[in-house]
Amino acid sequence: MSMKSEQVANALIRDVLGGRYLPGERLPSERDLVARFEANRGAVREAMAKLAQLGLVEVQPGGARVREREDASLDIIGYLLTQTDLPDPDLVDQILMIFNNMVSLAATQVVKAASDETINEIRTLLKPLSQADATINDANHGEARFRLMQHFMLASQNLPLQLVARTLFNQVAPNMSAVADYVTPDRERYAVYAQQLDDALVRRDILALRATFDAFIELNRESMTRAFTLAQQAQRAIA
Amino acid sequence: MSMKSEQVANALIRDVLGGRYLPGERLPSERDLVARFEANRGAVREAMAKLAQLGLVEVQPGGARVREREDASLDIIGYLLTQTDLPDPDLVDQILMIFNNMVSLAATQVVKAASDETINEIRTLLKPLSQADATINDANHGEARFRLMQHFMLASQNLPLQLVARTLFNQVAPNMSAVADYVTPDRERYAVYAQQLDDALVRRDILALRATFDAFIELNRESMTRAFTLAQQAQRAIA
DNA sequence: CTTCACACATGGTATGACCAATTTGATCAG
DNA sequence: CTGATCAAATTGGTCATACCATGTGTGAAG
Repeated sequence: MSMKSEQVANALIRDVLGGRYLPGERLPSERDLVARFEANRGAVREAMAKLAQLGLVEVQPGGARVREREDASLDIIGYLLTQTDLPDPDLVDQILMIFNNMVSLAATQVVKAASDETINEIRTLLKPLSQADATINDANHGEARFRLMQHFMLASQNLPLQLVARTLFNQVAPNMSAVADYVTPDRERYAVYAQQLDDALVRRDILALRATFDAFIELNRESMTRAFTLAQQAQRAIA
Repeated sequence: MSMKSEQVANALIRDVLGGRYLPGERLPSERDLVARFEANRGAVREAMAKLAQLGLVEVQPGGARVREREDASLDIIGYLLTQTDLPDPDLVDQILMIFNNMVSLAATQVVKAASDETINEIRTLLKPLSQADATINDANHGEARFRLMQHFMLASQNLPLQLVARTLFNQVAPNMSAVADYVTPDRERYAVYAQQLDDALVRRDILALRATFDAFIELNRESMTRAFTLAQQAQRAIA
């Protein structure tokens, strides 16, 4: 059971993102919302404060107005993904593209500046991915990839980079459970890239690293697209 | 004059980011904060809610605890920049690196998918930058670069990308006034890249585009590094 | 039709109270 | 002395009510 102010906030966020209140329009007054949600004005005010910080509304003495979608905070993405029962594949694709690019950036900085020790730590994480045979299952393969990316992020020593990546991840991850089951990584191709990545790390070759990462990203996208198709089919089978 | 809850929030954010309250520690109770800030508890609660949404604290019945820096929202960057009288150059550098990379990503998507008309619009914006002679002053040159990047972002049709870029920009921009005066763009080199960019756009050559953008980014970094050095010297001259 | 002043609605703040969950500290058993 | 246990104090979450300053809208005056 969550807090009342949270319930109110979520309902209002849903309304705004769903188009019930359009940009430029005025929201109902706090006192009206008190009546509608059967909550106290303090709770409603805290909810409105949350919407304001999300950049969804602009609240001033006289009334609260809905702002343009582009003025919103990055944190609305999570709510956008929960608007429908299955996350929007295009939106997920766009987010993953950015996320992977962040990891690629981190990797670039690691190759430029990290110590040999750090490089070797990462190479250790790379080993389980460079074996094409199915010594580990899909879940473990995914976890290995996650740990690899996470280590790149930490080793980059770049706080903004970490914040962007983590924010994006936190927005997407909780909403992907319905799709995650259908993700089946292509081990052989991952193994090839893992070996190329290892080679690029040893030689500290930035160009090779980025090229491999780009291919890595494309492979991730393919996996995700396939998983989405399967998830949608499963969804239809139920209905 | 700003709101009371806002003042309280800013003071608390400053305290947390400044290390007055360390991760894991407990914050003073809301009632104590009421006494310290001479505000009512509602205002203090709204301030605490803001800190909670920034990911700086975790508030539960029983008390509020400071969270780890890595758990914070992207929006803390703006506050980190205002902690000192002159923004941290390394932090700004890291942010700009991400920002420029976002624009580069947007440009890639534009080249992949945008209509010829959109491409031509961007080429129009590119023209004033491809002239090495000083027909426009520094401020206008900066504005032209800004409009170019903005157009790439809009044309990318990628909302998450826009949100990340805009968030980063909004965090940095208000804190760069002390440095902005010392930015002197190297028109000649910008002109070369602008022409290469134009060429890559016409041929829709993604690799050339990214290579040029990387050079572009490096040029931006050099400008900023130079500006920071000058700003620091000016600062010392005062003291 | 325009302009202006006034009443009304709205957000910002304040006070005080109660509940439920957590924390704290004293107490007790080993 | 140590650990577990339980009651009391503390704390966050909610509620009701009231007042103020500011913005809004409406109607009267020109």
